Amino acid sequence: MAPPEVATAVGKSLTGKGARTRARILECALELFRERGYDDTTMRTIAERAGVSLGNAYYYFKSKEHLIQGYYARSHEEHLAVCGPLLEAEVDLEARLRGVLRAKIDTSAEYHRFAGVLFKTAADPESPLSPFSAESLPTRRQVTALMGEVVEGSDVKVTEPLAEELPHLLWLYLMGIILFWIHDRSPATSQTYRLIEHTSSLVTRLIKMGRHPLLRPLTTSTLKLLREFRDEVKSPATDDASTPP
Amino acid sequence: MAPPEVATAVGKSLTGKGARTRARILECALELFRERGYDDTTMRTIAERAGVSLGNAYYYFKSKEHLIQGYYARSHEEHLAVCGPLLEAEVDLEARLRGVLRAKIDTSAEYHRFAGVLFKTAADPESPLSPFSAESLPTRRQVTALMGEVVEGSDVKVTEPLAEELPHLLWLYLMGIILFWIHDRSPATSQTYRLIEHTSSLVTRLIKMGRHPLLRPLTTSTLKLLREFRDEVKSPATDDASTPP
DNA sequence: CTTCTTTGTTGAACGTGTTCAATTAATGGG
DNA sequence: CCCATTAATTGAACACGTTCAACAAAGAAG
Repeated sequence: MAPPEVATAVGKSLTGKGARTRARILECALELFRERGYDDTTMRTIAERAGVSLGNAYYYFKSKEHLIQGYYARSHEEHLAVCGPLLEAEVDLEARLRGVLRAKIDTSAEYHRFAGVLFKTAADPESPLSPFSAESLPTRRQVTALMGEVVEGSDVKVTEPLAEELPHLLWLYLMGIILFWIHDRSPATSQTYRLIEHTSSLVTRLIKMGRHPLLRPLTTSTLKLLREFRDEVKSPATDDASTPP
Repeated sequence: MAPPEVATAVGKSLTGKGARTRARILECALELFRERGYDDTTMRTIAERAGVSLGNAYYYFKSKEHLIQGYYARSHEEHLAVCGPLLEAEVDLEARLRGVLRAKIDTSAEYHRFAGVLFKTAADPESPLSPFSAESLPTRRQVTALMGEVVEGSDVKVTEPLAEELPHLLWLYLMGIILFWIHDRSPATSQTYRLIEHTSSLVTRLIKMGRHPLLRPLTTSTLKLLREFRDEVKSPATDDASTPP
């Protein structure tokens, strides 16, 4: 099988020159996004800075929105890289959870400025950038796995019915934090960090209480609900993934 | 004080002719949105069907997105109208909650097709259409009040620390349901109705358990958190509300 | 009625995302 | 080396959202 090369707008794989051009375009785009935000960055400007023609930018990126996917991929990798050592050094569940959440915000800080537009496009269920879309399933899986590691590598033992769903719940929790972060206008998004502080404690306590007999019926219903609905929101079409000529 | 007339794009009030033109434009816009969706509806088409010039449409609506606010207002009124009789006839908390949620989905059904774009623009924190924005505060307050009525008019007595925050929590719950609905691709969004069925039961049980001594510390922390953060996400600027010449 | 101000309306123009037929490099087989 | 096929690249064109200077209609003031 071929090495996992980046895909072009037309669905072909790239090696050598093409890949370099593509990377250059993405680089300039993200640079400009940071400098002046998403809306004030023109495809023409991106092309110009990258030293290519306008049409050429569209050869590598199907649309302006698709440039955002480049950001996602990068941010995600960075997050994983930071979390690795963190999860090796810590066993306390709350600390692990807090660390992973903080890391996500830390690595995204530079892009907080255009996070709004980012989320805006991500919110559209038709968009391949939606966190629920089929196209972002691989990334979602990785993050869910990361959350699983957060729990499993900790000193808290989680029994089976919860254990299966918990990673998905924590993924959802992370999404909520990001949603808050996007709307956070406090200096250096300090409110988000405070929110992480408080909620991670709360969530940890909830997890530890999960086994309590009094909560049993509630926990059971909730888990049943999750299992049932988790995969119902599967993306509908994404029919334009490959464009047969 | 003047009667609460609709506002134009330039912030003036309207009476008579202007109001009629504005209403006609909105009418045609929503009609077209239903017919062919948001993206495939052109401002030029809207203007044409409404029998006005392109520029004139922009005299009454600052942007294409602002037409969506017209939809919001209408949908919201409809929801309130349906909920009124419903809340008078029912005292069971779960039934009341379920009814209000169902009503929201029912009244929105016609627009499910372009709900994605709708949510997309709403998700942008800079947008005045964001449910968290200052511009939608009045509507949010009304829905929160509605949720308060759901609880207060029921046969379940909720004591004070929870009572204050519960309406806001239920508002958030409604937002979650809407988010699911937007992504729901099942026929007639039946999955959303099932989700309402299940979660309303779950939420009701949670409310009833709120007072239990075992959960006390958790409830307290959660409520403290909510009080602290609820109004932190206050919209930042909305500086372009009035355009001083 | 005339004049001034406010309100309503127009059509042309601009900028931007996107598409596409055409053109030039790169690659590989004979 | 030449040719054919694919990969890259171009620039012009299109459609749409949005802006704006200008104009018309409607009231208000004298």
